[in-house]
Amino acid sequence: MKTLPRFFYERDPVRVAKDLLGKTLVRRLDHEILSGRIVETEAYIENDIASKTQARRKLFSQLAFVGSGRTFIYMVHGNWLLNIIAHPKGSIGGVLIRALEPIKGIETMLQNRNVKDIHDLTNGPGKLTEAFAITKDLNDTDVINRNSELVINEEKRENFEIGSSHRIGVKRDLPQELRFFIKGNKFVSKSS
DNA sequence: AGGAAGATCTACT
DNA sequence: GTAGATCTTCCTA
Repeated sequence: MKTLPRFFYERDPVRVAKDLLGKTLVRRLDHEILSGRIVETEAYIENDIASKTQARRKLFSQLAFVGSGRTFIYMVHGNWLLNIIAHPKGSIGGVLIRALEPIKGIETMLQNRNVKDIHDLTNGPGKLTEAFAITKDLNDTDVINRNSELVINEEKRENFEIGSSHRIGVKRDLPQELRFFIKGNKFVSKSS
């Protein structure tokens, strides 16, 4: 199992958001491995800075100073949101992981989430962080380093169609569609 | 002190 | 399916 190379993340966030679909997010716990297939992402790009509130703007501008291929985790409405920093050098941008398809450690995820339905485990940005026990502690984790507690593995090319839409919940979204998901996948977050 | 935030849960028409 | 309460952090006053 191989992690993606650094240069994979040093590209246009939109490209990275699309290319992350089908890859595997792996969480290493003390006695267990949790993993899931990425089925939904959103790109956040340099132009977002202009449309963000003061608070968001400040938070987001950090992306410029953090290296690509690292996590950027922040709290919204009581939920931790997992982003992967991704942008060409000198630019700003990141990819929000919005939904996963559970692969390994499902029992533990069910416990973490306190639900019974597998489809309710990781089909939302706040849900998957809870299932994977991801908190601020994992902020600035290098997902390229295979020793990290959180990594993203490359998978062999699959055949699936990529759907797109406007981003969810964004007050003043940009004109272009920046949300991407695997068409027909049951673990994509509900609203579309 | 107060409000707002790229969400989720619950309890209903 | 939809509305309303509630989640925790960080910002502005």
